[in-house]
Amino acid sequence: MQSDVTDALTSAFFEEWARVGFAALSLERVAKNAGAGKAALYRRWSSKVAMASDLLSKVGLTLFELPDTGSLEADLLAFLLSLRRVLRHRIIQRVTLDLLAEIAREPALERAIRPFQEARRKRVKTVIDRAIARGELPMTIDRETAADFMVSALYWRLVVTGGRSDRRHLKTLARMTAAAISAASR
Amino acid sequence: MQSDVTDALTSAFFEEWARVGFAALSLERVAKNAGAGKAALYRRWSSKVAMASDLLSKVGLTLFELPDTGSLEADLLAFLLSLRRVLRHRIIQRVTLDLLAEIAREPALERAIRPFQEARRKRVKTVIDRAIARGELPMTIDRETAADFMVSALYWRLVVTGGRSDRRHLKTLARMTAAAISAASR
DNA sequence: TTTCGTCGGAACGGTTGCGTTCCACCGCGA
DNA sequence: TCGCGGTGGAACGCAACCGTTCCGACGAAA
Repeated sequence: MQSDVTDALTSAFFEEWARVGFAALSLERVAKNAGAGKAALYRRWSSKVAMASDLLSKVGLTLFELPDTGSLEADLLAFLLSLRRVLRHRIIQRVTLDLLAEIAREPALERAIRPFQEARRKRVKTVIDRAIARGELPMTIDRETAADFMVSALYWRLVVTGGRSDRRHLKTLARMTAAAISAASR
Repeated sequence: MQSDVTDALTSAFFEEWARVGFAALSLERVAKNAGAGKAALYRRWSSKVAMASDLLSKVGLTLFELPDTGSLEADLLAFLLSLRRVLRHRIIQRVTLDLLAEIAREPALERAIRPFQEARRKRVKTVIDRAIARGELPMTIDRETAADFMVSALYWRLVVTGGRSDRRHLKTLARMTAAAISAASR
């Protein structure tokens, strides 16, 4: 099969997803907007959910490694910069919002994004473990809740409220998150 | 018009919304599940968006006043308890997720929930202002980002990840959030 | 040059929900 | 007792999209 057709269908799919939402997404329009026929689409994927699952699991969000900066706060800033790079994209914002709502009804989608969740979890865990190894954090820390803080504030600002995040905001965020995590021990 | 029919249609609407999502929501099914005819529904509302807007703006989320407890952390705990009461409901979780995605496409919905956003913002602002008045926080604090922290972690845990939040978690959250906010000044 | 697979495009029957209209029924106030 | 308005329910024509099938065109490999 011709890969340029596959690519056109792929990007049309996400454009359309961001525009009208997953439930209202029509494969007929996707094919049309890609300048392709429906046959070409159905030859590759059997249904909307199958197409979404396949594409989601293939999207190569190349995450750079986060080098050890020597302090929790600087590590957090690097992590937040990396997270912001992803969450700033308009299409990713829309698709993420839609995806979260859809996952509750379509378990196949959750399976498809599991690799991403695990990659994120691993990066989060790395930052915390480094801080513990440095002695900045006690081993008794509530890692789960600390992990929540590392993501939630930026997600809230960029995706939920649709707000902005400049470098100063990110620095404040890193400082506040470090303070919060330091208070997570019992 | 008979109010019991209106009530039946209202609760069927939200049930259906939580079950299939806003885009896939069919007014035909809503009427059927309410044990009503389509005519009764269309006599009250002219469309799906109109119905959602009207119902959302009428839902009486009676928020209790938050008494001054004497400290930022205790105020935060009271706020989080109040927020958890709302975010724990299954239907509210689903509808909220769906609503956030839909707002990007349907401005009328944003207008409908604006009163809630403002009520929440006011409560958040009150807690911070009290802490400033007490001298717990400097006046130079980044209120916007502090407000983000008050909501985002619990929202992330309960709504996004579908996790739980017991009393101990809430106490940890209050402690961490207080620490974060205290670090929000520049 | 022939062959073979994919291409874009059009059409198929079937399903679903839209918004509207009509119907017989029922309960309440005059 | 009558009349009227709201009721549940069925049906209407219309539009969109589903998943499938068929077509002639095109291009690369043999």
